[in-house]
Amino acid sequence: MARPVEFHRTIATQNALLLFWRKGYQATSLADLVSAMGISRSSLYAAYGDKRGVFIECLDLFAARSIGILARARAAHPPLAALRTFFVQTLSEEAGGRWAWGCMLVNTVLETADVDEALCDHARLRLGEVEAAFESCLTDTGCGAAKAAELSAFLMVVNEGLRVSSRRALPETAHRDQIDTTFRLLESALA
Amino acid sequence: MARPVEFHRTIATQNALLLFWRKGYQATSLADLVSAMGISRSSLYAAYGDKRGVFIECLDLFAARSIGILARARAAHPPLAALRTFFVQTLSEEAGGRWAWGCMLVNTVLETADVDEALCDHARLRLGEVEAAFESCLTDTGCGAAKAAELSAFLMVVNEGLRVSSRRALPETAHRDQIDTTFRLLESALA
DNA sequence: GCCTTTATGGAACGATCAGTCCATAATTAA
DNA sequence: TTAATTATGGACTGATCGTTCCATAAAGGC
Repeated sequence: MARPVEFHRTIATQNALLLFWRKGYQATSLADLVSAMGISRSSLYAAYGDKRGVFIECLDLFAARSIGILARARAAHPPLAALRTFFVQTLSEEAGGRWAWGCMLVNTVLETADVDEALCDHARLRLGEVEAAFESCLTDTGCGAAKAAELSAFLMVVNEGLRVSSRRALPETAHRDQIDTTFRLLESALA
Repeated sequence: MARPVEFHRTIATQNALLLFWRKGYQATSLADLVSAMGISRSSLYAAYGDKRGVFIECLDLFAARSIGILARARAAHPPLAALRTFFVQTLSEEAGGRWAWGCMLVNTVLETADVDEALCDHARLRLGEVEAAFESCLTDTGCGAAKAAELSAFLMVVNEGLRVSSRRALPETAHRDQIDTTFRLLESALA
């Protein structure tokens, strides 16, 4: 019927994600973007609408990926160990030094707050879904709904802090120590 | 000898700070900046060098302000209560809704990491000074140097998390609850 | 072969960016 | 008053931004 699309949308989106995650929305130019995605400007606008469209798809992909990592950890470990595994994996075992890029949702909330409320709200929504996954995990420890709600809010604060911390160029041991301290306090709160 | 400067540098810098703090570095245009500062482009370039020069002075002013707030709290309260006062003041009592702008140093670290390393390093340095102020405060509780080091690192993680959280448009009670949970856990770690 | 349809590469567009330049204003020293 | 010096407002500059447009390429149906 007509000429077929010559690129894989999923692969292109993943490549865009790597760039947006590291550089943020504003600092990523369209020239850099199409170069990283391996497609032309025309194809990008035909497939995603505009730069913002690509970015939103990357946000959703990042959120799904994060929740997926926690879900897999949960299938293999008890609730609290699963949470710890999630932090260790995303903060020290992420390939290619990506652990030092922080969390794309956190990065986006800070970059777009008071600048682009619609984009910020989208990132806020996805971050809320991650927090809900934390809460569901804590509920499974049998600590009670009220405590699970309180501690998941606290755990999300620590999560956000750890993502900021991962971009501070601290000594290698710092992040593992921070995770250890966090879970020591968390376990004492659950006991 | 010659025509005198017509603006107060300190006041102009403070006005620039309010804009950079809320919008970040990239999203603040020079047009917005000179308008907020109440000076002309020429005066800005003569007095600060360039946009980055204004920003760096704002970073330094913000850091000094933060450390000053903690120092005043410390003069009026015992160490742990002083830390709590610092969090409560900057996260709920800051005038004009500024508590919802987060921490300019944290905002800057995330915005400029992997984009402008020199600017990022400057923000990282100042953030380290705030962390040192935390540590000095914790040392005063008599908990021992090792524990003060560990807990100040943890407290900085929570601090960073709270600043992110403050930009998430959560219900009003959330931040106070997060502070309460934090200090409950911190007190149990010190006991 | 030809027609229709869609995808692609690249030129071009207007807007906006940070930064520069210059004529003029405002001041002091002589 | 005049000369010297610095501050200021505003026009201007070249670069870069996201986006659009168009000629051409690549496919299937006839």
